[in-house]
Order: sequence, then structure tokens, then C-alpha cells
Amino acid sequence: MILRHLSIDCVIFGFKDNKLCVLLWQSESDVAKRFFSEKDNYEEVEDLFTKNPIHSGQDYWALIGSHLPEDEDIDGYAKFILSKTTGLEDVYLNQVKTFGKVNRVPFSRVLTTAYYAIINPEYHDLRQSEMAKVLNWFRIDKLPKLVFDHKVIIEEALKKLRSEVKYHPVGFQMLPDKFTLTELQTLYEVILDTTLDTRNFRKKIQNMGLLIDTGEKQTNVAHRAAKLYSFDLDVYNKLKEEGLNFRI
Amino acid sequence: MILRHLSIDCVIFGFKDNKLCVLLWQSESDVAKRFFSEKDNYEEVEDLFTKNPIHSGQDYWALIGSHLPEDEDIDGYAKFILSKTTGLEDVYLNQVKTFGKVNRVPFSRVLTTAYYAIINPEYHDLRQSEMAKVLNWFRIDKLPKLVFDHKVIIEEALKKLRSEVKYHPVGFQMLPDKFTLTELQTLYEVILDTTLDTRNFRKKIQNMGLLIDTGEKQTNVAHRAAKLYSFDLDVYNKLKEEGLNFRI
DNA sequence: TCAAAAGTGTTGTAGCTACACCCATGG
DNA sequence: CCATGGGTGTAGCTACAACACTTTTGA
Repeated sequence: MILRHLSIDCVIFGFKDNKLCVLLWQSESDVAKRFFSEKDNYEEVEDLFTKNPIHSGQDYWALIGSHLPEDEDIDGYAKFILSKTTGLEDVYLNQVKTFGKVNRVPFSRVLTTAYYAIINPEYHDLRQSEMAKVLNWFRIDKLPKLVFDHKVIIEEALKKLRSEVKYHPVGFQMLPDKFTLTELQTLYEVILDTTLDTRNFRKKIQNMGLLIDTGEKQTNVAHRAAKLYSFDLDVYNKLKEEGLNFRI
Repeated sequence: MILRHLSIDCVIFGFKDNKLCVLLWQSESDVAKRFFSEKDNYEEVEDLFTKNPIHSGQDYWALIGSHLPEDEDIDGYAKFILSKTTGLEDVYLNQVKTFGKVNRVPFSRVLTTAYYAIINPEYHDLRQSEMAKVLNWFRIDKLPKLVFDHKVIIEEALKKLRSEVKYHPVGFQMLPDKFTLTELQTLYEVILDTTLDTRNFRKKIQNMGLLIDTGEKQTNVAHRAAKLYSFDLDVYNKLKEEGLNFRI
């Protein structure tokens, strides 16, 4: 059975063309069906989608999400939604909060628990996903029209991302395995919407001891080739247990 | 109508006898009835309580909470629960997160959205509350047996309280209108479970500009009387807009 | 006059910010 | 050889931690 009154929405952040982006979809009912087809009261939930006027226009986009089946943990189901839509597993995923205003969804009482994820868009080609037709990345500063209160949800998720990123080096999740320090800095600048001093940033990051010098360099760039680093997950996990003391 | 699958639980923190405490209840069905009596499917929800074996013993305590009525905002309903049980209005109240493991409540799928509140127990005499018989303060380090996953919820709320208190001066909510700096320091020490250097603490707090010297002093103390301060809410609200930069 | 808590300043240190020039590479 | 971004060190300042003694009050 599907819980009519509760849904999960994922705010999936990615870093594309040096901009912070969010992955959105237009959730047509045949897409929703792929989530729910084995559940017994799909039709009831389908109603919520197809008869809801705000969903009928082509202009409106939505966070990727779905109603919660009765026999699924919320955390696990958020992961499931993410892997179904992006193909990504083992993704950094965090609960934002639950949005529960009575009228957030017209004609129906639905609360939603929002999660946010941080992914690297280049790891997975969305055109190969079964959801491809209806998925799209949008720059955080150029969001389309959004259904319900999804704009508010994105804003809250962004707030959470910003406060998270200052104290935890989650930014690495958005980059390829091997990255340059300039890429990392740009990422932080984009997320925090500031500029950072290059020398100070490098000092701080390198003192954290989380970077592995791969010995490799960029190739085919029309300037001095930058060193490629990777992220030391083992050291990170150790530091996290000890309570890491880090601040961009 | 009451939403069977969703409840609200409040972790109410208070500062009593120099210890951090949590307000808990034993939610007998006649108490639950006061919340739900006007809703139409009370009996259905009552079942969840009375037939649940974990609830039948007298040893078990629970967070104050209830199922969510269909026509109530979650934030507003958390406030309502708080004012019903403690009589307090305008309380500092914050969402912790939503707990949604499939089996957190046996024999029934119930997710719960937890809130935490910070109050001053001396402001309100619980013996005058209509809930008095079943309410009790428990020291955070001496919790009784708790139903379901309520222990985990309290731990998560405490984590959130601790991280909040370091950057926002929410501690004032737990103290009387007029308080001494030593009381404030003790409060921080209890919440953070550390000791703080008196001189450094006073410097930091006084530099924040949030204290008003009332000109009054303690009376009838067997030692030098301490100055009484109050909290400057106006300055606090201004600072909060500018993004306050504060750290215990 | 004693016990008990209030109140107060300084010094060393660690970590932050601000800032400008040379280096490597491909075109 | 030039355009482009990569890469580096220092000096001043701020904010923090560590630390011990005097003051006030009631009993």
C-alpha cells in the first residue's frame, strides 16, 4: 500500500558547467507508474497527480519524488528514488526536513519529507536513464516554474547544503575522482556564492590531509597543467569519528 | 480526520536543579482522548495505543506527542501540543527530523516528525496543567525506559540542541527573565557537557551585546551577590538578520 | 572571621586575512 | 612569444586559551 499523505522529495544538487544545478522532472503519470506499478492502490495516488491542475501544464517542473510505500523506510526509499532516476548508488544523501502545511498541495493533504543529495552529473549520463525524457538540470539561479512548494523546499535544501559544506568536506562528492584544486575552489565559490582567496584556500585544504596527490596532471590545456588530486576517504572517515575541525 | 501514519513528537528540554531534563509522559488513553475527542476516527487511533503491548506497562515513558489531524499544519500542531501540555505559548520550537523506519512502531506504520523545544520549567507549574498526573521531568543522563525509538529521537534532538546552542544564543530561553552570568554559564556547561573558563565565557558573552544589566542583584545569598542580567531580544533579532557571528 | 561564590586582566599562540609575482603549457 | 590559468610565501592582526587573586555577602 502507498501512503497517500506522505511523500519523499529529493533535491539533487550537481555541479555542471561551473554552476550549481538541481535535477528536476516533469512527473507524467507513466513515469510515476514505474515506481508504483507493483503497489495495490496505485490508481488512488495517480489521481492525485493527473487531476491536480497545477500538474497539467508543461511549464511546471517538480522535485524528483514519490509517495512512500507502507513497507519502505524513508531513508531507504529516498535512496531508491535516487538510484532509479540517476542510476547512482552510494550517494551522499541527507534529510532536510518535513514540509507539512495543510494547503501545500491543493485538494489533498500531503506532507513531504525532503532529502538532498550531492552528485557529480558527469558520472552518469542521464540520457541513458529510463527517466531521460522528463529529467533536466536547472541552474539554481534560473529555476523554472515549480509545482506546490517545491521552490521553498529547494531553498531550504540549499541553506542546509551551505551550512553543511562549511564544516564538512562534502564538496568532493560533486567532483570527478581526480580533480584540480581550482575546480574544488570554484565548486565552493559556487555553492557559497562568494569568492575565496586562492592561496588561503589551498593552504587550508591541503592542511586537512584529505587530498591525495595522484602524480598526474591535466593534459591538453592551453596553460600550465594543473595537478590532479583525489579525495582520501579513509582519512576522512577517521577524522569524522574524532570530530573533524574544519572550516572554509 | 486523524492521519494514522504520521505523528508529531516533542522533545521538551528544560533546565532543572542544574541538570538538563526532558519532559515525558505516560500517554494513557484518557489523555490521548483530550487531543482527539473532536476528531472523527479517534477510536481507530486509540487502538494503536491501547493494543500496543509496549504501551501497557507502567514502566515505559514516551515523548509528548500525538497523531496529526488532517487539517493541521505540522508546525502549528507541534505548538498546540506544547501549549496543551505545558501551558507555554511563544516557545522556541524547532523541527529535528522525521523518523521513518518501517518497524519503529510494532504492528502499525507510523512515521513521526520530531520537534524540540527549550523552556524554563519554573515559568509554568506543571502541577496546574490538565496533564499533570502523567507528566514528569527526567534528567537527560537518567532517562527511564522509553517506548518505540523515543530514546533515539531524544538523542538526535540533543545533538541538534548542542550544535544550535554553539552558534545561536538559544540558551536564554531556558532561564528566568533575570539571571546571573554563572547561571548562564552553568546552563551552557550542562547542555554541552563540558566545563568553560569563567573569564573567557564572560568576555565572550558580554561582547555579544545581548545582555542588559538590570542594575539589580541577588538577595539572600550566603556569598557575594551576583548581578542580574536580562536578554536583549531586540538586539538579538537585529543581529540574527545580519547573520550573527557567535561561538561558545 | 570564615566559607562560598562573584568578579576581573594579561600574555602567548594559533589561525586568519590580505596581498603580487613567476611558472608551465598550447596555440 | 603570448595568452591563460597554475602555483607559491609572508607579515600583521584577531581571536582564542590558559591562568590566580581580590571582593562581597550571610552565617
